[in-house]
Amino acid sequence: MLLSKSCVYGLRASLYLAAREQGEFVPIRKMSDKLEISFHFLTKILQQLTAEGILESFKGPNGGIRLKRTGSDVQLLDIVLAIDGSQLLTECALGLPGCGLKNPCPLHDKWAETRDSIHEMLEKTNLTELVHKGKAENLRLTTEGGFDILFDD
Amino acid sequence: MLLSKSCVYGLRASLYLAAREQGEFVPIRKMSDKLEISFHFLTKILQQLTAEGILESFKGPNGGIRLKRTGSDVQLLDIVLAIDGSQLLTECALGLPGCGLKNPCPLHDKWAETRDSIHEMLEKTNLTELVHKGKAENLRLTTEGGFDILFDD
DNA sequence: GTATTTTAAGATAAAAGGGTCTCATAAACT
DNA sequence: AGTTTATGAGACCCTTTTATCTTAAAATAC
Repeated sequence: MLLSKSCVYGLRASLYLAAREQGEFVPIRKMSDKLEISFHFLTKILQQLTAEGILESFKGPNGGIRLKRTGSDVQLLDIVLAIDGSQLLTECALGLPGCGLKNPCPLHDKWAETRDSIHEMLEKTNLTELVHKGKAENLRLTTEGGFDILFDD
Repeated sequence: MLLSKSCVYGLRASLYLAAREQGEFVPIRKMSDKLEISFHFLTKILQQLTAEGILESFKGPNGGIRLKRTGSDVQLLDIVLAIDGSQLLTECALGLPGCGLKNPCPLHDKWAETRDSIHEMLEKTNLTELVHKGKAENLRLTTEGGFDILFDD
């Protein structure tokens, strides 16, 4: 799998938040229900994103989670790096430690090229962009149902 | 991780075989020593590749494993598909089942493009090509040491 | 035919990732 | 102040992957 499950859940949750109003704090329980993710597991993932300054939380009644920056200011790469780290974008395709320009494996050059295209895609795509697309075409963010079902409270 | 460890080991082993003389059967024990892979684990992986018709084995004294086809006739994709399956090249970046043209997620289009570039790289690269490069530049196939150390018996 | 060298196949064990549960802490409302 | 609603942090279990160990089977050489 390219991205870990934690990372995928983090992306889905971030997209969900970006699709809601900016200032609104959304309870994790609500998010876990809507996105069909285990509450406690999602909590852990959101904690990571909060620690990285991508999200912010508010305790107490009417508390919850929201984006710290605007959705257009959060690239997919930010979330991937926060959860999975840079491994995917730096590691050797043959799993050799320290494979780089100075000590490469036979596949290094070709793989570096491919890897860069992944990097570029993640770096140039922001949350708002995907939310717009999702809303316009009613694309799904969960196993079944469209984008709209996320919002009928 | 992009490729499973089994798959990475399978690739390294296949490159090793492609670098040796075509007709020669190489004992698994020798390969596991040279490539620093657990003997029994490597055995299992090679069995998969043998079952897929990429390698062939010969039992008894002077037996071992060799490529069934020529190295230039084996693409990296063949090995990846044999061990990891098509998952990497078909799955949704957001982990949604059945994400495709008819029921996509917001990231589908962008990811499909990136995924295709991985597919293309694996499909257009063959073993002999990498062996040539490895020999010419003495690139490593193991944690330390160059290409040449694989061949002093 | 028997010993030897090899692959083949299965059970088993260790490690990592994914997921759940419980308790503690913080903040807001009454 | 106390209750409620929420996050935060930890221990814990389950499943998959990775790795090891043991035994069986095949084929060659003698």
